[in-house]
Amino acid sequence: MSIQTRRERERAERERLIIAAARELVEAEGWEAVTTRRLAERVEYSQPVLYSHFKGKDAIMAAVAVEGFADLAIELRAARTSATDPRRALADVGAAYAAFAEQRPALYDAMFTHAVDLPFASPEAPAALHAAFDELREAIRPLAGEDDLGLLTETLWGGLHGLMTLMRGGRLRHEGHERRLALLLGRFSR
Amino acid sequence: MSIQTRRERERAERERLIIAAARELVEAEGWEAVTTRRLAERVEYSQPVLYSHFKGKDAIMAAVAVEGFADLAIELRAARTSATDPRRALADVGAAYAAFAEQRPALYDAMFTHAVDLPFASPEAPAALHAAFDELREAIRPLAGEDDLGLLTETLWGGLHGLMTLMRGGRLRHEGHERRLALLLGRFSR
DNA sequence: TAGGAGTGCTAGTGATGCTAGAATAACCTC
DNA sequence: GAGGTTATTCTAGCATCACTAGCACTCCTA
Repeated sequence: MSIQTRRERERAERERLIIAAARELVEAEGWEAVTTRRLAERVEYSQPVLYSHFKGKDAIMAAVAVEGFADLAIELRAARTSATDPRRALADVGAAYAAFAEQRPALYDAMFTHAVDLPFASPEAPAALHAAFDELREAIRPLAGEDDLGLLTETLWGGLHGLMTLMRGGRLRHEGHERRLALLLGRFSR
Repeated sequence: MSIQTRRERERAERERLIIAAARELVEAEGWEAVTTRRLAERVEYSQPVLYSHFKGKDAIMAAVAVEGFADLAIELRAARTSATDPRRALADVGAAYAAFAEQRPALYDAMFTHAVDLPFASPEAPAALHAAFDELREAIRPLAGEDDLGLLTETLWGGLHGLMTLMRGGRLRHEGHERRLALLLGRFSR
């Protein structure tokens, strides 16, 4: 029994190591640099070990993405709770979201562009994912009026996500970013 | 001279053939199915021929994307000009944009997610690209008020793009799509 | 008709995600 | 403690990817 638990503990530790290495690698060099070979070398195990922990590369990306959601939730919460006025809170949360996407582009991609095998709009979605979404919802709640809160949150989320991905993909100039953000949030602030 | 022009004509025709084949393939099976081998087989030439026309796979995707922009511009224009009321026109254009993204998901991806080597927010961007953007701008113009028209158009575009990509990536349920769209466009209609 | 320029193909490179089967290490029983 | 079984990890390789070097052929020119 004790040996079994120790093995499980070691396995869990190694799994954390893999995820951490993947995250380091991707944040430093982007997803195209994360190959199973490089990742295996980084954790000092052979490639097949990765597959004993994860179904495939996508699953590793998904695990990294879940960590990203936890981080995002923390940053959004900090932005929301440090503001007093509801409009200011929404503006700060929006800015925090944008900053997250800008400062961790590869992580953001894993969360919102790649890694389709994560359950999203369902109760089975990871808690961190719900937590991040909840922060957006609480930020918009005081300003929702008679609109459906869930749908309104999703719409706001879509707006933020669209602006960030278009900018990141080179479709929008960085110039004007602040003003676009202000325009978007202004439209959700009454 | 005549031989030269005939050769150029044949080259241009073959280039069109490659783009058309790529588009067919991608719309039928998605981008992961578009390999240089399959594409070469489809146009009945060997792989290296592709590289005598395009710098690489990305360039082929870019060419397909440009076709997509032309199509999108046509559909947006049809939606905009067939409505009389400005608010209705905006709603119709938004719906047309969403329908395009939903019905041609792989093409939409090439236009807005992949193919980074296309110039976008610059005068060198392909005419079709400007045309599509112009349609959005003209749709929102009567409702812009005192906001900067260009930035407002970009913000609206971001909202539409975000909703569609989140839904396509499984981040948002299809259920509620219409109402989210209405919420977004409503926020841009005063 | 002979020579030459240009065009397309065969074959191959290095890298990818992933896996089968050998080899090694760890554990339990006597 | 030694021997045998079980579990784990590695070596080596597969199929496929985008892309390219160099030969062979075709077609035009003179």
